[in-house]
Amino acid sequence: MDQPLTARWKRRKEARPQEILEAALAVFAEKGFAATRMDDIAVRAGVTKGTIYLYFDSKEEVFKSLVRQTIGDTLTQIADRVAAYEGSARALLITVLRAIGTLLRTSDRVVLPKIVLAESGNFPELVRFYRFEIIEKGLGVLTSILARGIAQGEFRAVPPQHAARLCVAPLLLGALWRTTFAPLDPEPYDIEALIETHIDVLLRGLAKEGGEA
Amino acid sequence: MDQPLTARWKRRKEARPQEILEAALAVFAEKGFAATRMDDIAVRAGVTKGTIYLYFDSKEEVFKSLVRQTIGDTLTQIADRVAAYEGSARALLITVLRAIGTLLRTSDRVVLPKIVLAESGNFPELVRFYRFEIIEKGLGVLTSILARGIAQGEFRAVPPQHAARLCVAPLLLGALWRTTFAPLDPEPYDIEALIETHIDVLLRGLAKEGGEA
Amino acid sequence: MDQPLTARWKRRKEARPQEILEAALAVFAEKGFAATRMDDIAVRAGVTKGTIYLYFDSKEEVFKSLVRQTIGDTLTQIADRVAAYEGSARALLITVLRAIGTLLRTSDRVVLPKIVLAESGNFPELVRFYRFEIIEKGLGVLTSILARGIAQGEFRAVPPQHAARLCVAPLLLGALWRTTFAPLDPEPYDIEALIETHIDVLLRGLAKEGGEA
Amino acid sequence: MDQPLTARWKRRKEARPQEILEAALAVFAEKGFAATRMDDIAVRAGVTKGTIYLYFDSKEEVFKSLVRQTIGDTLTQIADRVAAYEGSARALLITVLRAIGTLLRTSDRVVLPKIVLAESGNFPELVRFYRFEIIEKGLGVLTSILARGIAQGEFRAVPPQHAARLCVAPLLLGALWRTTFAPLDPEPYDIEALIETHIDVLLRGLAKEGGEA
DNA sequence: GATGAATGAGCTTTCATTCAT
DNA sequence: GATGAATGAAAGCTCATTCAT
Repeated sequence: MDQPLTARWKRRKEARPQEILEAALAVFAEKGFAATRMDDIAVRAGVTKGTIYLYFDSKEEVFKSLVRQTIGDTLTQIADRVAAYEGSARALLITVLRAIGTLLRTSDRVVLPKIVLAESGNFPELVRFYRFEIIEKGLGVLTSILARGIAQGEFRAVPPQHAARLCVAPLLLGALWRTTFAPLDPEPYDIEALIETHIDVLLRGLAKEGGEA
Repeated sequence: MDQPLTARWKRRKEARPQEILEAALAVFAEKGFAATRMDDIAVRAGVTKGTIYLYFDSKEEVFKSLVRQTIGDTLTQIADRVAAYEGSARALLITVLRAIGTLLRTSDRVVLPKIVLAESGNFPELVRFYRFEIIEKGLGVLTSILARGIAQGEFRAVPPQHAARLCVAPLLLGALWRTTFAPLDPEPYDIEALIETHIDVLLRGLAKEGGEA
Repeated sequence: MDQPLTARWKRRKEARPQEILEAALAVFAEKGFAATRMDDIAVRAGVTKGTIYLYFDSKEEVFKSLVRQTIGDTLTQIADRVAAYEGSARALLITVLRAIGTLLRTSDRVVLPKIVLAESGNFPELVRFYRFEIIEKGLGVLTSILARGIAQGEFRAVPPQHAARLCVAPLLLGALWRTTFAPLDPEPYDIEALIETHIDVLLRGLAKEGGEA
Repeated sequence: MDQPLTARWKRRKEARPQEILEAALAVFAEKGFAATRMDDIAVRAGVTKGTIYLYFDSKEEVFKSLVRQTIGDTLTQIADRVAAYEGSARALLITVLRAIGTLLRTSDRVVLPKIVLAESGNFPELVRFYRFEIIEKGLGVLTSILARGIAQGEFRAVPPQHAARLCVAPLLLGALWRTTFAPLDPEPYDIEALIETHIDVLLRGLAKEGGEA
């Protein structure tokens, strides 16, 4: 009967960092990095300020942990699926865009890139991380799909490095919209429809003459 | 003490607020809102901290002035030109996208929306302003072009409120790229080419069957 | 869980306070009182912070224990030997100064008075202890030797309470030098030679005309 | 009539750092470095915490300024006088020791070395400064006097680097006594008499056979 | 109008101490 | 007896803001 007690404690200790990160995410999302006080995070996590410093060296480190943990996984999964995929580039592109779209519509995490963007002047290191880990990888996946589609004669010969950005741009806009303007909209803006329209227009725009007919 | 001093003061007096705003823009762009100190702005403007408070009530007010003054004019100009335009929606859309594109590639002002996004939680009022003054107006212009194109049989019947966002999304991405990641790129990323590719793909995607051929 | 653990615990139990004090001495010597963290002591003693509080009420109490235990014994021994001594005051003084000198050159303990001096404002009680237990006793020993020497016609009639301080001053200086400046010296300063010079000059200075010849 | 106002203000601005240093000296003397709070200094100086940071970068910098400003001057003056002196080494040595002695008996500044000693672990830089600027210079002066005396046949051939330390050791002890134990003494300890006894004993100890007679 | 010395609230961070396990 | 997670009271430092000059 004493096992459970120890177990609960241990579980708590291991759960703490995650609890803190979750609280931090919520507060960062609401106030941005600079305006967030360690006290805010602590209260939300149900601990005191000091406890945060048991697990993280500084406010900046809390933020970095949040960013690092958040995005890499999903992206890697998508990259793997893409690499394994056999079939039309068109169908694959649709699948990937919808997957990312769903993520953007549902995850709380999408506020983080916003903060990185905004306070980029204060986090050069984090900007590098984003640029070369997240974005490079993401654009790489899309570029490879596009290149495959061009090679297979499905797509027109558009420059892939630009086209890849065209693929994500509306998704990014959707994410920014949701996290910034959505609460103000008199009636909720339908991001899913935005993405479907994007897919429709984009694929037509990429298609070889008569390819989509 | 003597006349000349007073005269010089007077001459400067009217220019002061604008000088301060320009200095503030530079510093905000570099550091974000929270990390910008009034002292930074003052030094850059060649005045002392106290002087700023002669013209602005607070740091927040400096920022708001900057935002308010910045974008409205250009947008109104574009809206006017669009309203007066007669000719193909296609050509008009190209013109408008290139105009905005040029702006994004050259203006210092584009950092401001980034900051507004980032600190939206701290500036709800400013977010409203952006949402209903700037974005509403901008999307309105694009929506009207698209609607005209659809009505004239140039474009397919895509939902204009979504398509309008598709038009600006790559421009937004370009702006964010320039202000955030450009310094890190080993070779400069060609935003102009991005915009031209965007125009190419977008117009094909919008075009009625055989319309662009 | 099993017997051996308990046994080991018990064995350690009595040694713990001393282990902690030894660790504390090392850290206090290195960092001074205020800059020493309980964690530092704990780590060095191979226990956890909490354990220290099983044996000592506070950081201050750890320090006090250290001081109290440290010097009294040696001094008492010296005092006893002096009281029992029969022979020339001159030879006795040399013996005592060399004994203290050796102590200062070898013991880690000499940092403690330094800390007491430094933080005297924060430890009035400890200053009293030093003043009336350690110093009083030490000066008493020296004063008695000097008085005996004067009475026996070995020394000139110098005021003993001042001369006693003259006897220890160079030893004190040697201790401070070792614990403060020694690491910076390009070549090690020879404290033993200092003490021998001191003995030489001092005894000549004290000697009755023609006494030392 | 407006001149005085400006003048008073300006004088105030120029006086501030000195006022702060004086307050800091008092508090450091009372509590040591680590236990001194910036607030303590501020209150004593009649300003607020923030004001201190207008003139000094950090608490450490306040302390360093205090040390730097304090001792160098006096020492340089003494060194100059010694270099210019012509006459017996014996008389010169007496003059110098009395000069330093007077300083130690009257100046508030003598607590500073105590603090440097005590917190040497935390101020390696300051220890270097003391070691190579103050002590080196001080010992240099004394060594040169002693060497001159030996060359002129006034003093015995004692090793000057050790003998120089013997000259200052009782002065140092006097300073430590005054700043640490004096308040506890039932009747005030007569430091002047200590110094005179020191001069007496020392010079006899150094004197060539029959030299002092 | 302009200055800049002064303010003081508020922040991040540290660490002696406690106590459930 | 021992642990170590958690606490919370400071403390150093920053900076938007004020106001006497």
